[in-house]
Amino acid sequence: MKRPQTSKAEQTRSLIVERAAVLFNQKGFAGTSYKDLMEATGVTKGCLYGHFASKEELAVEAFEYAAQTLIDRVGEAMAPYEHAGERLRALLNFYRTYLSNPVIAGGCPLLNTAVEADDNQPALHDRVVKVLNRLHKGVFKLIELGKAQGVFRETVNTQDVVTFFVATVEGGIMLGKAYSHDQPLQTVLHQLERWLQFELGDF
Amino acid sequence: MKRPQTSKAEQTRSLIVERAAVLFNQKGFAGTSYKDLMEATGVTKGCLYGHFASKEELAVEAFEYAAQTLIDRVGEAMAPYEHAGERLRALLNFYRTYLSNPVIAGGCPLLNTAVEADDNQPALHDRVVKVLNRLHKGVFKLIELGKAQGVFRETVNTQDVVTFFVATVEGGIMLGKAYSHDQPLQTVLHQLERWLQFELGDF
DNA sequence: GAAAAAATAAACCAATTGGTTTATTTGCCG
DNA sequence: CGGCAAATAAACCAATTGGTTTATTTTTTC
Repeated sequence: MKRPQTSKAEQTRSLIVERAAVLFNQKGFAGTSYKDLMEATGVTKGCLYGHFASKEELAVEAFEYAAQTLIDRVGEAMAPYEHAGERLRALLNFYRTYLSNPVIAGGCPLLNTAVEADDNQPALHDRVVKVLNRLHKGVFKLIELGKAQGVFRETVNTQDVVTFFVATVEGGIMLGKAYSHDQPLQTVLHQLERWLQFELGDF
Repeated sequence: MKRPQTSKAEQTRSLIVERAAVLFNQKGFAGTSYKDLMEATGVTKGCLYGHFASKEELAVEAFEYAAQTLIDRVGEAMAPYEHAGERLRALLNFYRTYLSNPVIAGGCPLLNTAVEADDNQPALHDRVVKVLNRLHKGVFKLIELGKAQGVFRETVNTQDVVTFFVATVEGGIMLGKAYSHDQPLQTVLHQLERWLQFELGDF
């Protein structure tokens, strides 16, 4: 009996993943229990186990959902522009509103999951590295595009620029969350923009 | 009956704190159980509770020990120098060996604790902010010293430089740990040094 | 409307959680 | 050496942990 691609089961599954993503992002993997998950999803334990074989499996899916959402949002922010300079500015602006308008409540899922998983959950850590690579490649393409368009200096090392960019943004988010205040992240992004102009030339 | 300031009890207490600091730094607060703590310290639960009223109380002391050790090490790295430029270079060099020679196994306690505590453990979060402030003030004084010595440009905003510095270093550590590789952190520190020279002038 | 699928409720599991208490032993230190 | 502080061992606690199973009910969907 063929079931439509968006059956009730898949809707429920999606709802679980979405709610779980928030929980794991806020409380971490070790800090989230099935009790929490049942409360947040409004679904029974049996249903949770019907869809996911373990907490880890659910956490992995939740992280991938969160990461994909983040990447989608970044893409949407840059989509209106073709000029690499404008795209880069759109990317910086995206992060300017990150704390007040987070993709997933609880801060950056990449940062949060990276920090908790690296010593403890190999499966999650593995996914973090993959997503980090995707993000890196995305920014890499942007810088290369700018070089091709003649808006960015061609002599800069793209790898280095991308690594510095990602590190700085994540560090800024961490400071902003720690201080429960927008300013550190704004400062970091402003200085990052100045550094980018220094490195890439005015864009 | 007067007991020496370094009695057996205090030695045990110190040992517990030191071992606990590593555990909490690697596994996080939620991920560390009394079982783990007993195994790592070689001490019984009764002894643990004899010294600390709760896991939270122990975690707070362990974090403060880790943070103090970090601050001490940074201080030691800079101590041989009086020239602000040299002190800044020593600070950068300190972080260049951070991943292979961590102050506490498991990465940066500031980063790790900040990320886990901000939504979950108010007591820990509170300490994180205080330590972040201490670190900030320390770097702040260094920049101001450089200005007074005439080695750093006087027009730069010290606050901004410090915020950017801390964010970038923490972001670099996060990337390095995530990739289980030294290179991202090296790249980040190298680019940070270039940015500092651009901002502060050659030092 | 009926079959199939999805979800629930609930009992069950052994292990572990953070935390407490007490009697006993160890060993430090004056 | 003797007294006291420190640490142990172990029993105990109720609650929760992640995980499983089964019978039952509710929903879909054809």
